[in-house]
Amino acid sequence: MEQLPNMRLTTQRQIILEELGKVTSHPTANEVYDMVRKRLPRIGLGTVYRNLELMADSGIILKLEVGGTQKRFDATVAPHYHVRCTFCGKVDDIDIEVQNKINQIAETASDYMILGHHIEFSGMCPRCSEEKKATSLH
Amino acid sequence: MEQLPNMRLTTQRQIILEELGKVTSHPTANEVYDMVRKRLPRIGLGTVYRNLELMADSGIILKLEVGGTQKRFDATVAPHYHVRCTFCGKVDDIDIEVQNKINQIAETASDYMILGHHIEFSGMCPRCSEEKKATSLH
DNA sequence: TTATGTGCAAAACATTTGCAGGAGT
DNA sequence: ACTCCTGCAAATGTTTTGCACATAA
Repeated sequence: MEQLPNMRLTTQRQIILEELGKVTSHPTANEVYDMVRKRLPRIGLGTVYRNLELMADSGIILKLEVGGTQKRFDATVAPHYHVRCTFCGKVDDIDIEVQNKINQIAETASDYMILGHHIEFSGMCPRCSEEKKATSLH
Repeated sequence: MEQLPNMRLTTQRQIILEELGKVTSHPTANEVYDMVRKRLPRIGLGTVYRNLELMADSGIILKLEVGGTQKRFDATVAPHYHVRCTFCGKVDDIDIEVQNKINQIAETASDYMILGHHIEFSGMCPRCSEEKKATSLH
């Protein structure tokens, strides 16, 4: 586990990272807590929050501050975009090529020093499309 | 005030909308509450939340679910993008031309029905840049 | 050995909701 | 009048934090 100076390798951290790596969903802190608790029943929710935050800061994982009420976490660090279903809240990856120039364009258009960007698409996931179709049939 | 059927024109709603229209910042519900309370001291925070939500639903205002812990509101409904300062949390508008095709590209790349997108840039605002410069001098 | 991390519980925030009384239409 | 809306306060949901004990290095 890549780590910051003075960051200890604890069982809790290993397992949080392992569990996050197992899924392709983008779990919330509470969902990670549930996953981890199956292997470490006595772990505290605070520990999960603290460590997800720490790992996100050190770049080991990604913290997604997407729409919705909760933050989500992603073991895939490489830049990529997300689609969120407006109806059920599910978040999926989406691989598209966006010109790297977009940060430059933004920097030219503002007085900020642009450090990055995040694009979030919103729409309806296949499952919700099905449900809607089913519902409107009666 | 453009409104949904059965949506009454109350003093509270008028003033919330007026106050939101006065500022170019992107206030949180609590900031709107503070602004409105100067004119309507007995208004409840719940009322502010309820009405901001309602207005956003009816398209009169925009609800920004940007990064950070709180939702923000914007009286400007026309599509535009935002920059958020990573250091102080300030949110500004940014006017750039992004190809409308981006939704089509995303739709092709996923199995979602794409309804919209949101681009949020992150960076350092001029004020924080100044402060950082000042701090690193000693 | 000792600084860092953990579990637990309480606190801090942000937002939503139930309800009795108030106000627009 | 008849809904819909409001203020208030309590409830809910998410995240953070204080502290005594545990543990990696």
